[in-house]
Amino acid sequence: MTTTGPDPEDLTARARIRDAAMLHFAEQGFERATIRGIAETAGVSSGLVRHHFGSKQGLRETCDAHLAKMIRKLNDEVRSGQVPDQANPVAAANAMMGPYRGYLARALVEGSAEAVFDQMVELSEEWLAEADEKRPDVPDVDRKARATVGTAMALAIAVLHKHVSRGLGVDLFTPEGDLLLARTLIDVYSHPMLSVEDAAEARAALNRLQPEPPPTDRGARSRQRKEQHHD
Amino acid sequence: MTTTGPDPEDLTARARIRDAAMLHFAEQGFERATIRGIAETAGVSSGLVRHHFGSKQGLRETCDAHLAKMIRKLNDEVRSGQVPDQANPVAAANAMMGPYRGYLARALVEGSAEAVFDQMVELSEEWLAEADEKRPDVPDVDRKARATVGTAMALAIAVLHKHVSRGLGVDLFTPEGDLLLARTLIDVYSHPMLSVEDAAEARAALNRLQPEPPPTDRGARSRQRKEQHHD
DNA sequence: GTCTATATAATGATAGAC
DNA sequence: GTCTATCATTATATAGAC
Repeated sequence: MTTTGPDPEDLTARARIRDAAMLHFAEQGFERATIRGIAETAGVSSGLVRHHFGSKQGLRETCDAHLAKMIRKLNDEVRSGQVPDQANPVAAANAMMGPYRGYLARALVEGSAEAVFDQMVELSEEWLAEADEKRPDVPDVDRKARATVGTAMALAIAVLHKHVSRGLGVDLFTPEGDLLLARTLIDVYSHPMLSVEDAAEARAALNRLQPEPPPTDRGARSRQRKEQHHD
Repeated sequence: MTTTGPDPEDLTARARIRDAAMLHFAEQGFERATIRGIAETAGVSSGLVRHHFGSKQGLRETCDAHLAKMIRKLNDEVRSGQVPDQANPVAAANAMMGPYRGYLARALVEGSAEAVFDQMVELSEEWLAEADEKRPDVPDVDRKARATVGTAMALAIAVLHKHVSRGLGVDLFTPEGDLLLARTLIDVYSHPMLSVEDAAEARAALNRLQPEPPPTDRGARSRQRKEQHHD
């Protein structure tokens, strides 16, 4: 429960402002958040914010960079197997992302944090690369496309956490919420919404609408989808 | 392609303002959007906006109500089998939700539109009720929980459409985007991320952390999860 | 129903003192 | 590095004329 221990060399006023900004941006959004409010939370004057970050936009960019850095750090720790609670990856991810999850959700929706999303897609691609080898299935769509949709779905819980909490009946940030979410994700992720027959049928219906190169084309190696524009 | 034909009795200035507001709220968010800008798009003065809706918040609430109404209408049409393009449900949903998808995404993220989300969860529950009968699986989580997570995931594409478009390489609002998204969704939804073995293992690991009532408890009928609080 | 004009409040940005 | 004081802009809300 170290909440991703704050960097030792990071207790300066600048860091406090940045952390306060991420909090305010997360809870109120970029537009609604005010430099004055952020400064107050950080315990400094509004002028100092300007001194360190130049402008509100500059402050946002610093927050984005910090978020990307933290995501990278989290990913490295996961890959190194340093996750303290490997049994419940959801709880582990929540615990480590905790302080930044709100900002991540906001930033993604407001169009910022593109680098973070793309980075998560890349990680998802790496994960999919391993998973694809174990499956005889021949995917008819680009691996990156699947990684993108999968990433978006994985982020849905964070982005819509308020509504998900309401639907689940418990706050996602509580241990009970973590547990219920983990159980639910296990069920959903192991329980395909479409059977192979339904999928084949849906694909066939799609092909009837707009014939596509036959499924012999893997399309999983190089991701040049520009062939679709040759009509 | 009737874009959910605008109600005949709805071409009044009030409706134009509301539609313009949904557009502005969707593209710029509630805070950033201005009454003046909305009025200009609607071709009226800012004073008239105040006259009809009282305040910016009142305008937002009207938009939310209209969105809920449209979702209900869309759902009824889907249930009645009136969907023009049944072969590609994604494209169909996009086409009908098109004008409101952006607003829906914004409203959900900004905490509004709770009724819409809950409504979609209910629809998902109904859908799951049918699907559950065909599957011998005994879900160890509430149906509502699964419906909630499933709904959030389904909405993820709309909420993060900008990032998804970037990852897919095509704009989701174009026909090519619809097609690629449909193919990808078919693959993802028919391709479980967790094998039954992995799922069982993950569940077991979860139970080791916090023992839970044995899986003989269906928990799918009534949704009282308060039993979990008896520790 | 619709418009113009104004009041009031809040904000980001800035300049300069310590 | 940090603060206080101020400027200029902008937006909502309002009042009143047509």
